[in-house]
Amino acid sequence: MIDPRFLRDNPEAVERAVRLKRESADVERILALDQRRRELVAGADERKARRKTESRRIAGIRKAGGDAAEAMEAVRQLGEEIRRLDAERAALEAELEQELLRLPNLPADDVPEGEGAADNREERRHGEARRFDFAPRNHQELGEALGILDLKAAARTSGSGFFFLLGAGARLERALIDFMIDLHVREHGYLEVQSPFLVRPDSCTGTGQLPKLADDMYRIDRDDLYLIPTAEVSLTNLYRERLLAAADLPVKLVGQSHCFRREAGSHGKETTGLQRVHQFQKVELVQLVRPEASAAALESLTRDAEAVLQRLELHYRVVTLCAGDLGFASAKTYDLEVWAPGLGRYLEVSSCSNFLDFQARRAGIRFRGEDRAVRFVHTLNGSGLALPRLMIALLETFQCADGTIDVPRALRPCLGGMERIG
RNA sequence: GGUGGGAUGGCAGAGCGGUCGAUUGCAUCGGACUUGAAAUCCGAAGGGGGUUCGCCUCCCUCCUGGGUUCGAAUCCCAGUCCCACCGCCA
Repeated sequence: MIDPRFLRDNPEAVERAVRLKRESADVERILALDQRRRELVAGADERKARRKTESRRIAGIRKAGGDAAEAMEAVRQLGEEIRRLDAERAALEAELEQELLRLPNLPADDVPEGEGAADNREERRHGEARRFDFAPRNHQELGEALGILDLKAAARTSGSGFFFLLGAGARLERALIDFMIDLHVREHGYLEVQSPFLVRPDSCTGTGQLPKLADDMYRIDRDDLYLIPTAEVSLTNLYRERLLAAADLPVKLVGQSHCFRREAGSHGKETTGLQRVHQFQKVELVQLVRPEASAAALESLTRDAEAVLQRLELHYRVVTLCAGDLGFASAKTYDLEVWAPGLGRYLEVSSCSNFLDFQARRAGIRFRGEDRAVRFVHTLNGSGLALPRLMIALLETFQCADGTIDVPRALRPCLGGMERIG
């Protein structure tokens, strides 16, 4: 959420952000609502002050045995006025809140302007795309031939966009999760967390999925819960409505979860195999930091995610998302895109974002500094990494001419020493 | 699903119609003492809003929302959540 006071002082900056992010919001109207709200508050406050002093005076009169009937009647009427003003204010505030929740975060200054993926800025590349002396197959062909992936059975069981992993396929995914969590815990200093997959609507509002992305999430209507689209939701909300001590920061969490996405409106495109599915596992990194530390934290969190790809000897690139491609809640995002030679394209395996105080304000995550002042923390998160697309890159990159798969060295210990699949 | 108990400042925990925004303890911060620290002593300090150059003042806030009352942390109603026990169950 945008600080209402910032909005009041910098409406043009917010309007620009809305435009750059291709959102729609009526800033004028929000300002008018806010103005009216403050008028109502002032009116009610003045009457409440009078009621208080009058009530005390009445207490004095009665204690002295006097007749306070007239004053009591006056205060009663004051009470009616207050009730009316407060009711109007409450309705207005609810409306204002809804509007504020629909305002996107402002893109950071160093985020390029632009419409979509084509305008993203490539920051760096790591490694090189592997060259083949045979025609590389895609992961679906490889996986089905090896009997470790079954999409048809999943379609019968659950519908399109689901998959079965079998044997070494399932084992590989489990090993990768272990590998990644261990790396982040032992070498990057994260605390391992296992978090809920079902969350309340408020938690989704906290991280910014609601209200805008309601259609992209699965909802359990009967219990008013949402299936998380990412562990970001539950991990970040671990500290919702809490006041932390300065010494508690930074908080660095790593958690594995299943992620559930309806993928409404993304039918048809780039859906071969495991590229875009309704349910998948992901290892997620979340950090809560002091405001002044968030820019550096985004860099280090991104490096933490990159370390996974480097150890697995995969070719990837890092891009900075342009404003038009940036998520609703994010101020700045780096995408990690891994090379999938069978598909012949880069796949987004991680999105590392700095939300500044946008999520913290919505979720009520604050800290008390050494100066005793209370401020909102800054939140960040990034995939570290998403499993299906990581598996795609591994299978396609390390395939052999005979359709078997070499296991990268770093992963072998997690697979009981297995060197080859197939 | 059933029954009972509870929700108060960072935490613990009093208060149960009238200077209560709230006693107290722990934690925190400042000071004294000390070579330094601990201990001890003294002092400060909840959060939000409005207004203001800023402060003071002001308003709200004792789970949430209604109600009773001149006046509610305190009384009434509804809801939410938490805990315990029972039942069911991975």
